[in-house]
Order: sequence, then structure tokens, then C-alpha cells
Amino acid sequence: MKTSGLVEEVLRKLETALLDGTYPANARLPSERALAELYEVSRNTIREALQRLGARGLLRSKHGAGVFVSDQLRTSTASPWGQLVTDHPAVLGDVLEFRRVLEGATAYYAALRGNDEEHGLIRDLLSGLEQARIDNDQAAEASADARLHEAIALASHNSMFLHLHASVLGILREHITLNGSSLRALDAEVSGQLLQQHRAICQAICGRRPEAARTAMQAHIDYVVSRIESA
Amino acid sequence: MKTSGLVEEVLRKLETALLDGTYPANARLPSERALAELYEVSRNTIREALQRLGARGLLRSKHGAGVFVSDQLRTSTASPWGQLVTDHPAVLGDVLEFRRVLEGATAYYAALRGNDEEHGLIRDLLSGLEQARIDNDQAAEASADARLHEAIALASHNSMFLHLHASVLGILREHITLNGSSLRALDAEVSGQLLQQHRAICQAICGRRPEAARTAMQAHIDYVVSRIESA
DNA sequence: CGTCGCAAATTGGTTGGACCAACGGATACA
DNA sequence: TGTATCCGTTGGTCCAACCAATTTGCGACG
Repeated sequence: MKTSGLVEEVLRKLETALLDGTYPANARLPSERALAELYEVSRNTIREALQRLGARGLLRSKHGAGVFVSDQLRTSTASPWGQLVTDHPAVLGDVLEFRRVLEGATAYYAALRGNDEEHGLIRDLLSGLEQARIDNDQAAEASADARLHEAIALASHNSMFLHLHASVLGILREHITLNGSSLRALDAEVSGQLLQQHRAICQAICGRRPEAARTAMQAHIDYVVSRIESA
Repeated sequence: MKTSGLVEEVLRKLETALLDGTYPANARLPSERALAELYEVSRNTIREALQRLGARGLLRSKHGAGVFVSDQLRTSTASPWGQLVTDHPAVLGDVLEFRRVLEGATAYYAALRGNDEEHGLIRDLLSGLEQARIDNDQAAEASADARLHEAIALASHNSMFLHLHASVLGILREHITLNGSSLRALDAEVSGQLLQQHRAICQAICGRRPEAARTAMQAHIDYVVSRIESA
């Protein structure tokens, strides 16, 4: 199992050194040449180990300055898609486009198959959204928004839709936290638009009009995307 | 902030190659020496890029054999589902329903954004399907069918659609092999129906009629599902 | 005395070449 | 026919340089 892993060994040693405080956060660790001599391996091996640690967000290197320890506060959950999205902005468009299709489908089936109880929950959450709008409570507004969409996904009665809905939101949330949220600054204009869109979606769903629900939901997503792009 | 980053460039090129399907899952990509010559960089640079991709779980290298593409992107979503589908058959309906939405969207965007080359490939695969039907070669028919759907997913120009398409097919394939209930012997009636549906799909896509392409594709999936349920 | 500028030292980035070890297919042998 | 061996390919490691960005320190100048 431990076949020929010289890089692995160095990797473990560096990891433990990072954990036990040998190299504190934001500290600059020895030069690659010094590390190579210290661990009695080639500098190339050291470099590949550093690359892998850097890929995991534990280190960041500055040309000519040195390699520094990064406070891996945000690297807790880094799915492959999250990293790809940050590296290739074009992929973000793909994710958003998929979200448009997905949420349209969830709204469609929520209108088609949601039972009265679920429709009642959706109505309640919409009321909460309206109340938060009145109170101008942006935190409550964002929370109610997320729960409303989740309730819709739940009402679609499709476990795969529900799971993928959560996955996409996870990817987007990860991307936002990694790149510094630019989603805020909800002026009254935008917030009013969003509320009206949510009202249209809920009415279509609770009125059991699947096509209208999908159209309204996709219009809502399109609006959100347009606001993101205009930032 | 824009560091020289020669490794970064290679990394991005490899990532895009993985995303756009140049290197499919479980495929073996060219040797490090070949990649070094291809990208006109040193082998060490290639190695460091591969290390970082491997650290993210996208690649898996075997000493003496080669570097292989990990199915991390699809297993991350597929792995729990394969077991769920076998445990709870009701989930199979959810997966099929999602496939209906997904393939409808891929057909839509393949008609909207596919270039002439991709449309030509789709036409060629359709011809292969027709020829296999004439020869009554069921193996070739199934193969051409799968490649046709994959080509459509590729032409949609959305990496997430592409990977989810492969993911869903993986789930279904796993379920089929586990339960043995394969797409049993295709009688001439069913096979002819499928061919006609594929023809309609291809015509809508190559004729750049997105709505018609989605409708035709979803009708096709509905037919396939109905045949499966009647088993 | 302060500070400004430039050059050397330090450090990460890249290159090319070399050798070893493991895998896989082909070949020769039993 | 089955098996054992050989050998080319590939990844793993190492080395000795050179390039480029940054830091540092020293000396000239105000």
C-alpha cells in the first residue's frame, strides 16, 4: 500500500509540521533548498509536495519572497466543482444555466405534485418573505428566500431534484465565499422585484399551474443572474 | 497578482481538456513526456500540474502504467445514488424524470449552440444508427445510440450538462447490471420507433429548432421509460 | 542625519537530462 | 496450450544549472 511514496512521506511531515505549530499561520517556512536538505530529498520532490499542499489551500507561494502558511479557514469544503468554478469563470455560467433548468423543473413538479400541506408551507414562507421585506430585514429576507426555494424543491417530490438543488447551491455558495460576496446591496427596487417574482411563482405553484410555475421560476433565475452579472 | 504561472497555464489547459471531454473518465491521458512536448514545457512542469490535479482527486497515477482520469466529478454525485436506486426502486423514477429534464435541456442547447462540426457528427452517428438498424446489429445499435446522446450532450456546450449526463447514465447502467433487467431484445417494432425518434431529434437539432429538439427528446425519453416500465 | 536608488543576495520558477522501478504486452519455452 | 521471461514504455526521483521576482543592504546624495 505504501509503495514508493517519497513525496507522500515529505507531504506527511510537512502536514504534521503545520499542525503542531512548527510553522504558524501566515509564517514563512524555510526555502525549498533548505527543506530539501533538511528532509534529505531532492528539491524537486519538495516542490511537488508543496504544490500538492498549495492545491489544497494550505500554502501560498510568492515568487522571490517565499512560501507562506495560509489560514485554511475557507478550505474546509472544496469540492472539485467549486475549484473548477473559481478557475474557469465560464463554468459558472454553465452552473447557473443548469440551475435555471433545474429550478424550473422543480417549480413545474411542485405545482403538479405538491400536496396541500406543502403548498401551505410555501405560502407561509412567502408571507415571511413579505414580512421581512416590510421590516427591511435583509438577513431574514435571505433566509426566507433560501427556505422557500428548498420548500419548492421538496414539494417537487423528486429526491434527485432535491439533492442536486442542494449541490448547486453549495457550489455557488462556495464560489461566493471564495471570491468575496458581491451579492449584497439589495436596494428597494431589486428587493421589490424579487418579492413580486416570488409571489408569481408561489401563486402558479399553489394554483397548480405547472407551465406557469416553470416560466415564472426561470424568469426569476434569469433576473438573479442578470443582477449578478451587472455587479 | 498575475504571476507568471506557467504551471497554472498547463493546469488550466488540462482542466479544460477534462471538462470538455477530451479525456473521458477512466481514460489514460498521454505520457508525461508526450504532454511535455505537446504543451512545449518541461516534464517537471507537467508533473507539478499533474500533482495538483491528483491532489484534488481528478487524476490517479499508476507507476509504470500511466495517469488516468478519475471519475471524481461524477462519482461525487453518483456514488450514493447507485445504492439508493437499488434499495428504493421508487428513486429510479426520480432519476428517469431528471434524465428527461436533463436530456431535454441538452437537446435544446445543442440546437441553439452546437456548431456545424458537432451537428455533422450528430448526423454521422444517426447514419450509423440507421445502418446498424438495416444490418440488425443490436450491439452496434446500442453503441451508436449511446454515442449519439453523448454527442448531443457535447454539442450543448455546457460542462455541467455533459458530466451530469454521464452521471445519470452511470447510475442507470449500474442499476441495469445489478438487476439484470436489461433493455431486453429489441423487436423490430420498438427499434423502428426509436430510430424514427432519433431522426426527429437530429433533424430538430441540426435545423436549429431548440424547442422542437427538446420536445422530440423528451418524447423519446418518455417512450424509453414506457418500454422499461412495461417489462 | 535621513532617504533615495541601485545592485547583490535570496528565493521561487523552469529547464533538460539522467537513472531507477513498476507495469504490460510480446516472445520464447515447456 | 499454458507459463515464464524479456523488454519497451511509463511514472518516480534526483541533479545541476539558469531565469525571474523579491528582499536586503550599502552607498551616494540632499
